[in-house]
Amino acid sequence: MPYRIKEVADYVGISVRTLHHYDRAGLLKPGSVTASGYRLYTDSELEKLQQIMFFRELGFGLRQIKEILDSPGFDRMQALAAQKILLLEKEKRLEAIIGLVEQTLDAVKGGIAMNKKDMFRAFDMSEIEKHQEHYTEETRQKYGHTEAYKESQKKAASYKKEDWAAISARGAEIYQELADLMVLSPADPQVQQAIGAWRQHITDSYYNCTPEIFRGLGDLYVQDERFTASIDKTKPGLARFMSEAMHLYCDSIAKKGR
Amino acid sequence: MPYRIKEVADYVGISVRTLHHYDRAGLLKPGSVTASGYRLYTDSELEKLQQIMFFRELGFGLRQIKEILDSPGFDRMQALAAQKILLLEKEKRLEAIIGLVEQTLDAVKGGIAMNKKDMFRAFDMSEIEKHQEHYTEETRQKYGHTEAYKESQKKAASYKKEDWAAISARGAEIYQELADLMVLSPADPQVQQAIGAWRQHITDSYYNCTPEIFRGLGDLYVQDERFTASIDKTKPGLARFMSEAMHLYCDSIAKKGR
DNA sequence: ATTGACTCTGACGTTACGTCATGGTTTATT
DNA sequence: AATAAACCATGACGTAACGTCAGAGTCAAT
Repeated sequence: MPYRIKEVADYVGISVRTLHHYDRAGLLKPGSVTASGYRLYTDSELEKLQQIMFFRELGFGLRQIKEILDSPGFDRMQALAAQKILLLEKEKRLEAIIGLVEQTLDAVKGGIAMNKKDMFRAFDMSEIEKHQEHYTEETRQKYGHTEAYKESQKKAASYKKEDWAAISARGAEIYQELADLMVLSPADPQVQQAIGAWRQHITDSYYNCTPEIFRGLGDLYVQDERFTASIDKTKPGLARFMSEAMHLYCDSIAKKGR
Repeated sequence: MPYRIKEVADYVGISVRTLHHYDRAGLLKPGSVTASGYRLYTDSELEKLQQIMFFRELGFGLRQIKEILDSPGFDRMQALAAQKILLLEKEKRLEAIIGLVEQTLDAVKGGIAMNKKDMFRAFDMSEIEKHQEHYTEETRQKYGHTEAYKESQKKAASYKKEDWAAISARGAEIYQELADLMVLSPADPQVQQAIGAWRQHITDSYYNCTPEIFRGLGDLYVQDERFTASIDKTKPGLARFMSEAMHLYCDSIAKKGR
């Protein structure tokens, strides 16, 4: 079941040296080591290695990748979603460059000079870098920000790997449900019920989410662009929609309480 | 009209240091230098810089790029065509990786494990590297190989830039014509006529292509994989088709001569 | 018992720049 | 005309992500 280093290297298409390097960098340590010092990798490490490959493909530095993967709230699904967006962004750039080559070919064929302004625009990376920065900053700042999040961090530390998958899957489920309900008013009973499920999910998975905290969280969704961007990935405008719905939800709880 | 180094850097989106680096590496020297040592670049250098950017985008090393650009028979049109092919190859790879991300996302969502064989296949670069190697090797070996080619090299040195464009355009034209005729037999009069045009083109543009040399060239097309690959870029199988047609062509000339 | 394929840990090399440091040059402004 | 602000030049060292030995131990099979 455990693979030796060359098996992994051949399998993945990288060098043994690279795995040594990742080990020393703390990016990917072998699952175990034999008495004689041989590194042994398991499927779990292969999975992590795949994540690393995705990030590397996107031009992330090993340092950054380590930081992201080591982040306590690292969510594989969310990472994959972000990676997909970034890869599509990269494809867009590539296509622009291909278009530029074709344009240049035509210009050379026709013996005419190209418009200097267009000659290099396609090489621009700022769009991709923006997305990269966004994602890194998001995972970096996601935790240790508010009181509630500190609490969540502690609770989160106790979860096993399998739990995380279930939790984030449930989260994505609710996001999607709410995204589908965006055609309705935030006050609509269906929406309010989904919001209730959202609060329950937070309480179950992270921390006791009181109405006060929940209201503050709603504010955060529109005030902190990191949250806005993250939530709007499911569907643009979802963050604002949820924020309003959460406020109405808290209002109605307050009313009932009196 | 001439640009100073920072103007170029800002325009292209690279650093001044990079231009310094390219200068020292002999990859891109400024068109002129002021008395005080300031580098001055003109549109011609911008054009070359664009070529460099294309190659760099494709993962070519600076050494390799220099070798290609300095090659006596460097043909911008051909280079652009090759670059386009390589970029499309790169896009194919990217799309495979995007597909992999989606597949992985589904697997994580469904809570199932992925097929290990598929987990890394998309990262494979060998296809791209093959193309890269091919192109470099092609430009490297294209000249100075056979007697005829040595002759061609001399003749070619006298051409002006504009001539080159016309020559390779005419070459591409004949290739395309022959590719379209591949449904016919190599012995078909139409094919034989196109082959005659091809020999004429070589004689006009490069060297006096005797039937003997022409026959040898036909052999080269299938024996030397660099030629095969180069020709088959227009259409797979074209090299073999041309080789056969060229032999028949030379046979019929020999018969006539008697 | 030995061969061949693998593994380990250094340690230096490489590519394509980044990042100062130091000092001269141009251009704009006063 | 002086002076600041922006620009340029040449070293020279730093860095990221490995590549490439070297020297020595390990393992599986013959």
